[in-house]
Amino acid sequence: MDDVARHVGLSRTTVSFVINGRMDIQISEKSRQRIWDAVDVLGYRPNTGAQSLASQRTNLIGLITDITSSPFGGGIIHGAQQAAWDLGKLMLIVSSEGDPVVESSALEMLLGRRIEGVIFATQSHRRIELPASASEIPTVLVHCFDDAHAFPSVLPDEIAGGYAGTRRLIEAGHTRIALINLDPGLPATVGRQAGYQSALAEAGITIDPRLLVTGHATATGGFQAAGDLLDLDQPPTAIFCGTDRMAMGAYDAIKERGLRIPADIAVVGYDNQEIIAGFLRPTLTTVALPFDAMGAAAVQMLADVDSPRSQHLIVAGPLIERDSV
Amino acid sequence: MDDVARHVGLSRTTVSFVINGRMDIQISEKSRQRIWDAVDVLGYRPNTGAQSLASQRTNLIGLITDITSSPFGGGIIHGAQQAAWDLGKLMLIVSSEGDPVVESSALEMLLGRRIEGVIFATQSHRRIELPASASEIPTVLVHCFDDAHAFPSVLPDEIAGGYAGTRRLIEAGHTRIALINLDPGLPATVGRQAGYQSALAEAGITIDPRLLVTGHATATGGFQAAGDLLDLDQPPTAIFCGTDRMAMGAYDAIKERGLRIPADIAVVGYDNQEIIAGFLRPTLTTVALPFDAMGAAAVQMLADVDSPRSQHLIVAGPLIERDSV
DNA sequence: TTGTAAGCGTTATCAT
DNA sequence: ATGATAACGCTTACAA
Repeated sequence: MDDVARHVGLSRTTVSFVINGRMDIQISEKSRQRIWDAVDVLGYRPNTGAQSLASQRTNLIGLITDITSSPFGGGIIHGAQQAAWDLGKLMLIVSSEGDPVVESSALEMLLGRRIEGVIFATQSHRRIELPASASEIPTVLVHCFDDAHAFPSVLPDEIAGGYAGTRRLIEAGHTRIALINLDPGLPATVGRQAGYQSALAEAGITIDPRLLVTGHATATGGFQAAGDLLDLDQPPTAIFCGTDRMAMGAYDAIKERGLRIPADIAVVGYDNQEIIAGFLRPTLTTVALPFDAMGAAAVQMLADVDSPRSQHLIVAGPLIERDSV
Repeated sequence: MDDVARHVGLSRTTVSFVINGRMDIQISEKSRQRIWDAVDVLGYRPNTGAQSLASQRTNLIGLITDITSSPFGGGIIHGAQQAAWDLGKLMLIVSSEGDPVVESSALEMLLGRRIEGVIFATQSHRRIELPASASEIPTVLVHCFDDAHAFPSVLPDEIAGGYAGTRRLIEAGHTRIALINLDPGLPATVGRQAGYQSALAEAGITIDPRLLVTGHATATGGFQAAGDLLDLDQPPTAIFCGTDRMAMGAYDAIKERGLRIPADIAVVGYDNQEIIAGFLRPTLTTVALPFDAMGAAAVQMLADVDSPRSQHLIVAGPLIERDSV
């Protein structure tokens, strides 16, 4: 910066003002131009680290997550990344593998870098143990929550998701709609079932408890659960699966019985794992988890720490319509 | 740091030496201990940015990639992340969406942060246009290459992959082995075919050109290509698919004809997309792309800039054995 | 409209 | 074995 100042015969201060675009300070158009030219000629590139040191603003946001390894919800990284970029901030991403020890030392390292806020994001909707240092800076949880619900969080609207999937099937004329839910007790399980029930209730359809089953979130789980449902004396005409993987298994059970999708039986999945949903035959109608939006929302919340709009944000995922209904 | 020094009644210099664990400087065990205690008591945390400014080492590595949005190869981020962490370095990740303009400004921003090296990584094995500034710092390409092959790169061993998949089928006793390859001209297509042919040649199996077809890298593409193959008067007894998605389609074509996997026909995929390969029924034997290893290797190459072991690294992916052979 | 000078929190070179 | 002191590259009162 000294070189630039010397090159144009002005002070470092003036150069700094011009480079930072401080329009509140009056500087002749001519000086501005000459400075930018010099910057160009000399190939000067401001040292962001030095700027941070002097200005006490690092424009750095930390993201500690267990999702880098998984095909699930890379969207969170993506959404957060984008939002941060738009705000002129950079994300420091550390993959914790879900290990609290790593999470703690990761945060320690990030605090050393003077991040201005941190996001903890998880692959599955679950409880998380936060390192003590988290209380030192603005923290937002994505797809997870702490014991005390003390930290701001961004969560998917499981109820709305359960409702949307069920509603779609009702609209298609189905009345015997089964739900193959995830393992009991999970927030996702509870929420989606509530949505399912409210959609049925709203449509005046009485709930047949035999149509409400649970299974493991795998293709095999879906295969078995769907098989059982189809072998009922009064089988369902539509199946809402807790995950796309389960739907994948359900497809097999259905095809094995010579039934056709969606003519004989409709299927809706959950997760919108494009790789499954988009390539199953027929393609799968499914409820998306709003990963991108959640990541972006988290960054926004950090940016708005001074004027927080809400402490706990619930984001609904859209129903992605394909060919299985 | 001044506070710590004052607290123990020593100079800032001494504190700095102790904190950086400089054993080349003689400092009494007693002083060391007192300093660490003071650090603890005062909750002192060194400012990494200030350290970087003074030491001229940022320990920052940039990663510019188009894969954050995709379920593909999040492994690159993961592997690179891990390797960097082990070296005490942090990754600055920017998602470029594959847009050269974004890539260029991303690099510009990262250079402002004084990264010590940059990695460009892509989702698919392809050519890439590098920003001019890339020549200013150590650069490594992962899963991609520049026109002039001027930059160090880490690439998957497509030939070994083609060989491994084919070899597995030969070992299972197959002699009529079809290859549904990707679109012609891609590096992956060329390499895998070479591997396929060399495995067959090695086993003394003459190559039947009718068994060598190409298709789009989708389930539909695989479905059609597999269908055509199965309708040949002398159909193959094994199919090696260019992607797991294609294998997914091939499964459908096979099942549609009442054939059983692997009893009647064996299938091998490529990519090891766990979400497909692990959950197809039967689970899919497939060649993995070594994303994790490639990401880690790239970081290693940057760390070894002074004593580069090799300019272009080829990493083989393992054959993941499941139940389709 | 521009310049002076005091930080920002470290490291590193010399002395002592 | 420890301490002054000058960088590192920038921002920002305050003066002029």
